[in-house]
Amino acid sequence: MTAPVAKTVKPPRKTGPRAVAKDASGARKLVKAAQSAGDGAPSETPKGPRAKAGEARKAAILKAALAVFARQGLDGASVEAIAQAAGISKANLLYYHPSKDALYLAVLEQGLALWLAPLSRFTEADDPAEAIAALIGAKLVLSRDHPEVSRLFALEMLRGAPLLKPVLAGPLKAVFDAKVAVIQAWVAAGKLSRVDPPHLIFAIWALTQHYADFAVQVRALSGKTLSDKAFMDETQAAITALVLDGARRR
Amino acid sequence: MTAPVAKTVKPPRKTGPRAVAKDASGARKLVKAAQSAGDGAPSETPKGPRAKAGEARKAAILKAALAVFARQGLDGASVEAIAQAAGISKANLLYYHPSKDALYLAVLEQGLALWLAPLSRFTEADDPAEAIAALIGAKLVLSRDHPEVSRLFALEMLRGAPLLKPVLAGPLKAVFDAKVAVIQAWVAAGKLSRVDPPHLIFAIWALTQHYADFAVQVRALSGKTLSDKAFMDETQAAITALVLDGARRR
DNA sequence: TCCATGTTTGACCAAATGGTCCAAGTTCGA
DNA sequence: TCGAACTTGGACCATTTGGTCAAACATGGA
Repeated sequence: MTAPVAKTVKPPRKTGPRAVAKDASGARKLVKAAQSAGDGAPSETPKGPRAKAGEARKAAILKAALAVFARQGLDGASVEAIAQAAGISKANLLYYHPSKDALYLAVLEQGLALWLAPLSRFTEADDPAEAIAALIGAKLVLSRDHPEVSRLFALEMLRGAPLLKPVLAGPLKAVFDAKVAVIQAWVAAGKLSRVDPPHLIFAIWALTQHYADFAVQVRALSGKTLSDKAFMDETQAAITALVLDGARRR
Repeated sequence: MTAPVAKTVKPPRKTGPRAVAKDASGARKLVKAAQSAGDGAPSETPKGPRAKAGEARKAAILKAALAVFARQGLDGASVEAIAQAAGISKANLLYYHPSKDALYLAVLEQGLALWLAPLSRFTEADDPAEAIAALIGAKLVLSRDHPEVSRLFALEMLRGAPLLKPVLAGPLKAVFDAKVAVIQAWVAAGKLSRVDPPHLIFAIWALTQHYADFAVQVRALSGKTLSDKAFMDETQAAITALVLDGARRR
């Protein structure tokens, strides 16, 4: 078990700014974060230099934490290791993020918008082939530029998504259903072959995320990484071609 | 760190049968296992009832370990938890498998053959469409019947494949290259469209494994699981159709 | 039947780890 | 300039956990 249960009622002595409640169901936080994922305005409160610096440090910690969590997993990562990666002491890290779990939640929350965004970008009015190609492109860019985010979510899925399940069942399902409808409409309008919409979406996710999540394997077998411009282009072309036209000779 | 380094030289007092050496590079073991993956004969030594029972118990432990490791990861799983899942005491588990790492290695080793098998099943002589469909089918069956194996390997990839890298670079790459050549030949012979062979293989892996690794998400969004016969068939059809013919209308 | 060999477990140990505390700096703003 | 509030980290604590050990318990074969 990660979080030891306090025998005695611990006095809420927390001093840190914005001590995140390690509420049993941080899941709720994630759902809210997902819902407001599109909103551009992050926060309106005017900040003094103190608060701003604090915010920056908090972000730096989050960045370090993402890197470590994405590689080692929640259990494999030690707070000490994350602190070290962030260049501060463990105690100091715990000053900004009240607990390892809270930190993990914050990291997840931070990646959520990025992770959910690409799907919400096409509508019935778009040209199917273009829209699909664009979705593939967007997800692939994400796999190249933020592979840790992809890995973190993959890790979370493999765990059974204890924290994410509500997000999946709520906000994500909403977008998903909407896009399924869009694809369905395309098919009905004869603009697309008789594909199965849900599976098409799964396919695009699987194909693109694979290059982040299984990067080691891709690298071991092909010798390349998405960071190689040529390989990136080649991959995007290959996936797009496959999804749009398949492998069978016409 | 998972394995505390013994300060004093610990006398090799191990009594358990077949104490697996927790050699720094258990990776070598995996490579050997992978190479002999095809061999049917498991072992020829005639066994007394004692040894046979031991073997059975060892296998039971492996099964329990697979289940736990695949969900919790190497670090998240406690030996105690695995022992409990296997219905024995921790000390007893450690009698059969000398250390957590050795157990993990054994689990990985056990899953390896299953994991590597499907790819090695097609040759240039086969009909491309049929061979590809068969590969998809085989991998999907694996995702349905042994999702834990898929998850375990996914977990390993996400960690950066510390143990598997040699397998990837060795035996797997060998098969991979061979199959790339086969696909290349098909393309050259005009039996297949101008696909990129490596990416086609990656695609098939990604598409099929997705349903095991991201099962929670698939379930949350579609409400179905591969265990549902109808969904299984539908999925297989969808993936096969996509890979062979794509989504674009002809 | 008897015991050598294999099996099982509770007790125990040391290291690692999440988290707390407090004393010693910093720094902003009045 | 001065102090109240914010930061920082070393020391410390309790729990978890991988692993050991010795003593009790089976059991198959002579």
